Amino acid sequence: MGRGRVQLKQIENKISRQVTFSKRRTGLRKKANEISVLCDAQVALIVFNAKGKLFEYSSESSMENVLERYERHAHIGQLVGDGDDSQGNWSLQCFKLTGKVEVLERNLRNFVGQDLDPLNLRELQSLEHQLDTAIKRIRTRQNQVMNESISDLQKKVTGWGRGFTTGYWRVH
Amino acid sequence: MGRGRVQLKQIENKISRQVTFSKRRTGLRKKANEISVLCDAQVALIVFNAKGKLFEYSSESSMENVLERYERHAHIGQLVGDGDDSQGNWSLQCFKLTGKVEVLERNLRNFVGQDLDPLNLRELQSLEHQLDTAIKRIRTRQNQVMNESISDLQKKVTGWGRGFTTGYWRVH
DNA sequence: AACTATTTATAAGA
DNA sequence: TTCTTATAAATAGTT
Repeated sequence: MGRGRVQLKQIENKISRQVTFSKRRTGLRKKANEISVLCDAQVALIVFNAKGKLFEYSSESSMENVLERYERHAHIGQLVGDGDDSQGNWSLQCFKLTGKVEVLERNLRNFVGQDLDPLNLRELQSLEHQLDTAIKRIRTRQNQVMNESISDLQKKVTGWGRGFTTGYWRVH
Repeated sequence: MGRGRVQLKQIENKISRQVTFSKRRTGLRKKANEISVLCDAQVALIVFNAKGKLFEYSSESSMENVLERYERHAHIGQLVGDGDDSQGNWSLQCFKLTGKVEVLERNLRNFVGQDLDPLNLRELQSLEHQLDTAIKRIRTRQNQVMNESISDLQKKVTGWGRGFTTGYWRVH
């Protein structure tokens, strides 16, 4: 649909790929919306771009509802092949683990304030809140550790020494 | 796209509605596949017709993976292990990956202020410093996002607001 | 399920 | 990024 046919394979040029992604994402979302309205269908559409940015569409009843319905509806017989030592199972494990590592690494980056672009405002606020809580816990623990080491020092010293507590004591 | 325009509202005639559903479902699926291949995107598409029959499409990596990725997207806490047992004969790679996951999960727990006991004072202070920096970045990003959404709203008011009152489209 | 007249989507260019 | 336009593709109505 345009000035030239297009092969069904990854677009080489990065820029065109991004442009095409943006255009087609709009088109796809439009068509998803159309079928849901015209034909009284319930639709959920999830798209991750190559960088992991999420785009989603769902017909009125919300993404959560559609996904719940999907979970309920779909999977009854999915656990094929239990041969633990088989090649297939091994690579599946690896695949899962790799995905898990990917997710963990992304989360970790978020926790040090990197790669925040894909997060929406709600997610950013949630993250901030978690970090706030974490910092409070860490400071509490710091105080504990310092108390303990002070106690230890005091035991080693005869009498209740002067000066050990100054400059080393934070309370938040 | 056809011999006559079509209003964006439910098709009255039941037969035409079914026919249109069938045709458009094929088209939607095709386009979902195209964007995933052309633009290296990961796509999940779920469609229920009016009678509750399910149709689904997902790009290579399986529906389960896309949905998992979706669920975990930015949901930071809950990293309950999936199936990490059966220590039998995993390959070296799996072994390494498991180790990596363990380390990442421990780090992540520290970043939310849990399992701090093994850390010494220096490590706690370093952690605190990282979190402080992270929070600053996150707040900066929050401001950016809010500014952007204000700009977007202004654009919509100046001529973008028609046509898609049903369903919604969130960008993360 | 095929056929086409049309509309719609979009690739390339600006 | 956004718009314009030539063309490919999707599909509404028909057979």
